Amino acid sequence: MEYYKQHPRFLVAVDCVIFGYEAGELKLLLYPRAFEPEKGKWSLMGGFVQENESACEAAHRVLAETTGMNGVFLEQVSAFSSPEREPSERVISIVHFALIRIDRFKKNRPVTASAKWWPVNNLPPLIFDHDQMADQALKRLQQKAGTTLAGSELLPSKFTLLQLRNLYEAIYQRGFDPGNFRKKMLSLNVLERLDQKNSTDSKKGAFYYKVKPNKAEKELERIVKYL
Amino acid sequence: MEYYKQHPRFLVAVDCVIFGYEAGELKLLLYPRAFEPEKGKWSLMGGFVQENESACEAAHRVLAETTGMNGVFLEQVSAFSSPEREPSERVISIVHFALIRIDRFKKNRPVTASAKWWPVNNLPPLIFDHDQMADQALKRLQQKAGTTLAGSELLPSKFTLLQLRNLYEAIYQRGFDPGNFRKKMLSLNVLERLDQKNSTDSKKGAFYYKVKPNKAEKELERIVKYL
DNA sequence: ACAAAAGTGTTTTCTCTACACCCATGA
DNA sequence: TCATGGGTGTAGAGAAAACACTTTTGT
Repeated sequence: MEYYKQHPRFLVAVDCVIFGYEAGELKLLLYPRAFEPEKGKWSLMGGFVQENESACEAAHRVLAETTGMNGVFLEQVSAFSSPEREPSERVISIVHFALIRIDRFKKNRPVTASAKWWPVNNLPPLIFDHDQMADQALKRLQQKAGTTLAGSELLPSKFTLLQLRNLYEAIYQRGFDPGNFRKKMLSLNVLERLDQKNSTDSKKGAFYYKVKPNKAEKELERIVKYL
Repeated sequence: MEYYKQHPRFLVAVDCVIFGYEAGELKLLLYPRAFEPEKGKWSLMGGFVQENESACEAAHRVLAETTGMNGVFLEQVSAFSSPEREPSERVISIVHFALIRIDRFKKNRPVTASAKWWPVNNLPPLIFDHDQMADQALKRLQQKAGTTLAGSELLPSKFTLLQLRNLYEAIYQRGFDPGNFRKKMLSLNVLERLDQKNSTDSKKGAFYYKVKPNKAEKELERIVKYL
């Protein structure tokens, strides 16, 4: 196909917006840029797509390399392709967002020795267009959490309704009525109550719940009114 | 930056899922593939991203080249990047969807001499992964039309509520109650009634409406319950 | 005793839906 | 006159929101 030959070829990257939840806050994993340009600013985890892999596979590889985690929840957000988005050389980046459990995150990797979790509502200056990437990813997460229990990817396998509500409040940056939230969530019929109770977060103790098998990815009617 | 040098470079394409509305049906503009492989199947309008343009700009250029139209509504859907998605050579494609008014579409262009509008619910076999692209684009259009009057991009500048309802029925492939649809649309406060009436579609005659200035792109509460 | 979260119930408001009904008019 | 779409009104179902209230237990 001579046809193809005449067209330019580009470096294609993946950038990962990695969400985690800790201490009642929704956080983002960033690492500091150690060299110019933009030295001192912070950056999303990224890497270049290779010959034998799709963007999705590349994102999983980057996740594995930088967090030590496999099988992470991952979804494509959008491609960023402005010719000037990186000053040194043109790179087209396909942005993904990932949800991980911070408690499972392995800190002792060389790549992430200097990485840091930042609260989404208080991010440091980011390089290039990474701030737009983070914005778009958060909107996608809000959309996702509005129709699935995507949030449960961010919590331990057993969690209380208080923890789940706090997570949703962190994702949507707003409060939810405790009673109404509980009733809504339970009415969706995707949570299973365990016999175990949590006694650390309250005096009375709250039952633990887990997501029912095969319900984690299920599209629900609507959990949160978004927009 | 020596760092960049070692990574592979890829052909990057844009493919456009071009929606139009005609004779009460939502349609897609396709053109027949004249050579192997996949000769005889139909294809989305596409082209390669050039050095000096973003994917969005490339899509606008493809739109202009193939339909003769500028300033078309265009939105990115997703990047398709599987290494095997095109058999002859690896191409990463960034899919966009476009909304155009078929009445403004110029047929007499060499590129589109053989192009054809196909009803979305009765598409011919498409090349490669173009059927998945079309599927995803339709879902995005449904989402878009659920929170904005995106649909109005597909209609003439003045339209009746019957025409608008028929369009929404075509987009969502379902019926809407005439009375309820009217009330819902009018309650959104984005339509302006004109003094003019349409007398061709009904005996009584129906008022024309237009989208109020600055309201076309506005995010609305929710027009259609999607999902 | 008190605070703080767990958990349940009630009331009010709002939206969606179905459907009845009259109007205007061309065939 | 009859069929067809234009346009308005209303009753009922169901969901969301606001909020009262009771339970439990560590401090």
